[in-house]
Amino acid sequence: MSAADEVRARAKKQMRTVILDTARSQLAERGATDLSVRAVARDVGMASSAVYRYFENRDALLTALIIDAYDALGETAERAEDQVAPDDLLGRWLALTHGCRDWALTHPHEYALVYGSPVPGYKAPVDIVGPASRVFARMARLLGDVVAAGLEPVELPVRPAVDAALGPLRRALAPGVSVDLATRGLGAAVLTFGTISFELFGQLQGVVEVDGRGHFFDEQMRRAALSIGVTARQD
Amino acid sequence: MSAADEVRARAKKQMRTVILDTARSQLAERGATDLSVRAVARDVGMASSAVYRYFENRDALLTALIIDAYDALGETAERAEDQVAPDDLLGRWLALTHGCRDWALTHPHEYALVYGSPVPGYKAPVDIVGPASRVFARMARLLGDVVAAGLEPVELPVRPAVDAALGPLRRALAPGVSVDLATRGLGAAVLTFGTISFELFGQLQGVVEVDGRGHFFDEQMRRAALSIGVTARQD
DNA sequence: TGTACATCAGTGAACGCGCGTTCACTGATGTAC
DNA sequence: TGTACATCAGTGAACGCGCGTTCACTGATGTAC
Repeated sequence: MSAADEVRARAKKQMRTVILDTARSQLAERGATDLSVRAVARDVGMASSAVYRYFENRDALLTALIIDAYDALGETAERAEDQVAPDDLLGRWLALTHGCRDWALTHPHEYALVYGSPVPGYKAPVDIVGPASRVFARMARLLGDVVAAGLEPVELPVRPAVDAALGPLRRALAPGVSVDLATRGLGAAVLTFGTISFELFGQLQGVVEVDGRGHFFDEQMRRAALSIGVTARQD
Repeated sequence: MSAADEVRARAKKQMRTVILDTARSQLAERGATDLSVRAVARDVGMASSAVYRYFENRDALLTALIIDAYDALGETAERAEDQVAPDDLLGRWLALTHGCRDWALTHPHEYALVYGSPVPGYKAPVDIVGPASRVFARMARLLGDVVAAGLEPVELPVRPAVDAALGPLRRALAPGVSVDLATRGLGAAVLTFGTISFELFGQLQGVVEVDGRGHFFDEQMRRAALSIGVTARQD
């Protein structure tokens, strides 16, 4: 690869970034279904046909945005958790989940892109599995830490059919995490994103006061923590 | 109003129904964003301009579909709960929530229309509040029955900020329902629709085995029941 | 150092499409005298 | 009973729009001899 090729490669990468940034800001303003190659090209200041040098088609652009969104959400949440002392399990759980909510509130359309109804006519490729699971991986680690600290809640019995259904999940968890704790953990994850989606998609209208929704989320997350054995630091 | 006027009025109502049914089946096939007045008119077998005799514009059509969806979901769930003996609180809760899930699985696009990301460019009018709350009203009634039966779980403390935030919710609940129980109840509702959305929107892929998702939902609902004091019948 | 050639980012016109909505109209039916 | 008129559901052409994607091209830059 010649020096010139390297310059070209770098320029290509930068141009891709510019296009993606523009697309992202259009997404933020108009939502996923209104995202169009032509509009993005207009905003970038190039012919719409030129975009096809960088993305094969509209779907490829959407896929890149989805991966970006998962990554941005994951990174925000991870960074928030990393600010907390490792042995403060409750603090970590709250930081992680509030990190998700904060990002969702500041990036509602991007959140809807990944946790809302699937974009019609768009079929997600497999590349998104990695970025998609970043937050879940952190929750899984927390469950492992609960077990390591001997904090598991009293086990509820789980029927064999549920046990079997949770096979894939358990393979992603630390060996010591019981089916019961796995069930509790997934419930906590559902509650986390369910609460965020309820807030963002309008289901809390007339139910929870607008300026108290942060407190409401916090309360639900504290209760979820309780149910998975995540407790405040014992000094 | 003359006899002829009545005939006309009835015909108008029937035509509205035909258009809505056609729109609903297009929604089921293509999703909300792809719903177009022209396509509906084509399927009905009339000029696209004729649709405007029955609906002011595309948004009015969408609004009617949303109200229909809420109503259909509500009615299915209500009917399921009504099959169960009134004093069997757990049976009622499971029937109600499974009713929601069953309807969602058979009407995924309609479910997405009401519980997914908001349709871009569409602003929901106030008319939908009534139908939207049918399932929540049933859950609220169940909470009241829990209190009436003296089954409330041990109360967790709730901070004043959360108490204040839940004002609107509490005004819709029976007077005896505590803030704590209201918090638990709303958590259970979030878990219900959160689990359904996770399943429908692809978040359970690689986490819960496809044919075990009914059991997984059931397990989560039984645990939610436990947390709101809903118990099996005591014979 | 100079020249012919290859590479490739970006252009702009074009294709064919479907959309929401308007509008002047037709033709059937019912009403009033 | 017969005729002029009103009502109104439905038609079809038209407006103006934006879209995704293709394609032959231009013109700058870098490469090989």
